[in-house]
Amino acid sequence: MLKYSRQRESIKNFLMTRTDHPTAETVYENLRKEYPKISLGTVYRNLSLLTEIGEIQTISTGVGPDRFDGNTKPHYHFICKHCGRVIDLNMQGMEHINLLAQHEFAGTIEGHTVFFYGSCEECPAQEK
Amino acid sequence: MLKYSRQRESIKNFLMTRTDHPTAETVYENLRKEYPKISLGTVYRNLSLLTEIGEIQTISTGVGPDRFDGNTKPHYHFICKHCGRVIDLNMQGMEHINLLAQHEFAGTIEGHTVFFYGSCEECPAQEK
DNA sequence: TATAAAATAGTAATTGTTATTATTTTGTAA
DNA sequence: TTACAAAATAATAACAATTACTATTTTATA
Repeated sequence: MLKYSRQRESIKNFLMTRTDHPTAETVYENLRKEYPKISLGTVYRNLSLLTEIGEIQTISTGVGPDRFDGNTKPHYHFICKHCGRVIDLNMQGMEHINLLAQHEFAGTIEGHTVFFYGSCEECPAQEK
Repeated sequence: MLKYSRQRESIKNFLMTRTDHPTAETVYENLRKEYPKISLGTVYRNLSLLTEIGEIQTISTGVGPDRFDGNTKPHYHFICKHCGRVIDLNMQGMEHINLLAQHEFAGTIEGHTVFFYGSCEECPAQEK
């Protein structure tokens, strides 16, 4: 049975004020302003819990630490190869790609994760 | 300047015999049969190096350790939610989704990574 | 207002990976 | 061939991100 916690509520609220997909460490740094004694374990535990109950999204980019997103509406992300920024993309859904994948596959496709890569507006394109 | 190493060649060859996308640990276990004194560091270093020079592919699924793929032809992967297996998908390319992403985006989309999720043939679908 | 379940802070442990270092191997050229 | 510098190695330590443990505190119910 889930019980209320002020820390959890604050973590959720903090994520909803941000669109830059902070790491657990960044959440921790910021929560410390309000809860100087909060522990990193509490942050991680609540980030997992909030993800489980669908109130936030965990973004595992595969490079560096996980990022967290207070926006639970389905949307896709862009990762800048240069600065590492994770940016929301304003684009249509791509449910149709599940059918492409299903076509010659014996198991059951239930969903997908997609990351787009390249250079963000602030970073010079071209140079690797 | 890149110099030959038997260990590196064996790592490459091992990966080419497999279609199940082994982890670094699995590569290590298997290479030890031929090189009982090989170190895990050597395995990691060569997996990175082989990836850099495009002779293998690194697959960061975001869950558990990285996987490695001796097949460098572009293709997509399916990850079973139940058993964690990583399976090659036989499906057409999806370069077109880069254009969808580019449409309202100010930076430059250069590529994408996609993972499909669900239940593989061996695992019962339905139950989470 | 007592109590059990859940959450917490603090800390230790774990996992996956990268860095360091002394030694060995490889490629080139005398 | 032998000499030699660059690269690779094994062994090990260090590191980053995350999870586990535990005694204490907070929350919800009775």
